[in-house]
Order: sequence, then C-alpha cells, then structure tokens
Amino acid sequence: MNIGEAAAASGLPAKTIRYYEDMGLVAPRRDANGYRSFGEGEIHRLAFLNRARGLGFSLEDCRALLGLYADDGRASEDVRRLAADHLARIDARIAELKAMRETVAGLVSACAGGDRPDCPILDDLATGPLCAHTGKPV
Amino acid sequence: MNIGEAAAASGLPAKTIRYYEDMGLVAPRRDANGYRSFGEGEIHRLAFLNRARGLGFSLEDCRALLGLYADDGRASEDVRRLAADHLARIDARIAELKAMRETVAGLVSACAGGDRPDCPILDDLATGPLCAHTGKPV
DNA sequence: CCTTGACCCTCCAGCTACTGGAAGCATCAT
DNA sequence: ATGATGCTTCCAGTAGCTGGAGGGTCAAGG
Repeated sequence: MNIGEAAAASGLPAKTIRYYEDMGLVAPRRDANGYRSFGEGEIHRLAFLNRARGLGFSLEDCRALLGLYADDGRASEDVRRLAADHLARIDARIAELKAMRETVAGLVSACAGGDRPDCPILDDLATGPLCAHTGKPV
Repeated sequence: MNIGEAAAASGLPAKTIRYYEDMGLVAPRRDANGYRSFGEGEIHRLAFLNRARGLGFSLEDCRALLGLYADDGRASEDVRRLAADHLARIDARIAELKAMRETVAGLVSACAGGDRPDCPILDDLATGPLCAHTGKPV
C-alpha cells in the first residue's frame, strides 16, 4: 500500500501521514523506488491517530497512547489518567469559550447595527465593561 | 511612557507590545535614546487590544476593529457583523469541544483504571466506536 | 518509443500569536 | 566605578499541519 491508498484507508491526508512519519509516529517500509509502503499494522496506527486527534489529543498524547497500546503489560490506569487530564483541559477550554461567548453575545445584541457610528461594542472595547447601574467602567 | 510603564498600564507584556508594533497595530514614537515612547493614545490602543484579544478576536479582527474605532464615519453594522461572525466561530468551536468532551468523558468513565491492561479507551481508539448492542464497529 | 497524466519523493516556507534568550546599549543608585 | 535594571534588536521555537517548487516513477495510449 503506497501513501495514497494509506490516506484513503486511514482518512488522513498524505501530507499529514508524511508529517507523522517525521514525528516518528509511524515508520513505513520503503519500496525499491523510494515509495513508502504501508502494511496493515501501519494503517491501523494511522486510523488510531486519526481517531485520537479527532478527540483532541495532542500528538504527544497520541505518542503515549500508541506506546500504551503496544505495551501488553500496561496498566489501564495510565490510559485513564491521560484521558482524564485531557478531559479536564477540554472542560477548561469550554468554560473559557463560554465566558467569551456570553460577553460577545451581549455586545452583539446591544449593538443596533445600521449606518450610524455609535456602537456599544467599540465603546466596551475602548473603555472596558461598564457597570449597568452607574455606567462607569468596572 | 516607556515600554515597561506601557506594559503595566495596558496589562500586556512588553514582548507582546513589541510584537504588536511589528504587526503594525501600534506605532509609538521613539526617544532620542531609541526607547519607545507611548502616549495616552497608544496606551488606550493597547488596552483596547488587550480586551479584544481577551474576547478571542484574532489580531486581524483587532486591526479591523481599531480601524472602525478610528473611523468617525463608520457604520455600526460593520462592527456588529464582525462580532457576530466571531460569535458564530466561538459557538462552532464550543460545539466541537462539547462533542469531544462527551466522547472522552464516556471513555474515561468506561475505563476501570487499575493495574490490568484491558482498557476500553484503547479499544475504542483502535477500532472506532462500537455499537452498544452488537459490540461491532459503527 | 514517446508522451501524458497521475502518482510519488524531498525540502522549504508560512500559518497564529506569541515567548524565550542572547548580545549589547542606557540609566540609575551606590 | 560598578552592579542591577531596563531598553534595544534579532533569531529560534512552539503545534500541527498545509502549500508549493522541483524533480523522479509508473501505467496507458498513440
């Protein structure tokens, strides 16, 4: 299987597969002509990577997960901890984005739109959030 | 005001202020000794940037927002649209992260932890999600 | 045999938004 | 004079690709 077929089979772009090889995450053999040759095992690894990346694991996490996957003597606790840490980072990021979302949504709905220049969005960015009661910067 | 004071006044690291100057977002004068000299206007711009970045706007968005802020003839609709687009991107990102979160949370709670090697997290990554009824890949 | 088109290869550059560090002046307090 | 800051520039690195240049390979058709 050359890289094009591996890409189709794993769902990853060929460019990404080459990049993962540079990163040491896959190590396909080479044909006499220099073309990469992927076996079942490599395709499996690539699909594993595709799924792990799709769940937001970093490449370093993926490296660790592949290592644990290959290690028959692993403790599932190690995998669980890695995933739990990742979950915590996702939750933190969601919280951050939700806070932004609320503020931005408030600004968007406060702005009338239209041709006039007066805009609460710019006012807020220029002076910081204002107190709803006093109208002064918080 | 030199860069250290500007950093303290705006809340941005000095390094970041220099970077913003490279990007053309601020243009402080220079003293005879070559030091950057920030006036009230620059400090205001930097604080504006700090707040906009804190709401997740890209530097290009910030550039556009500063342009609109400086333009007395602006239409507030332009600002509103920019912010609304940003809001849509935030929402998309949150949805993406929530989907990841649900999957990862499911995997974490399915994994017993402990010393044994059997781990549903790795099983899922290796074969893709399985159907709850048939136990076969979806 | 030659060409055409679709593959494949390597290497380099660029993306976002900084951040760290080295080498070298300027300033200020002692 | 000296040592501690603080300022300057420039270079490199971060994560994870992605695009493109320049070139080799291979199978099919004329």
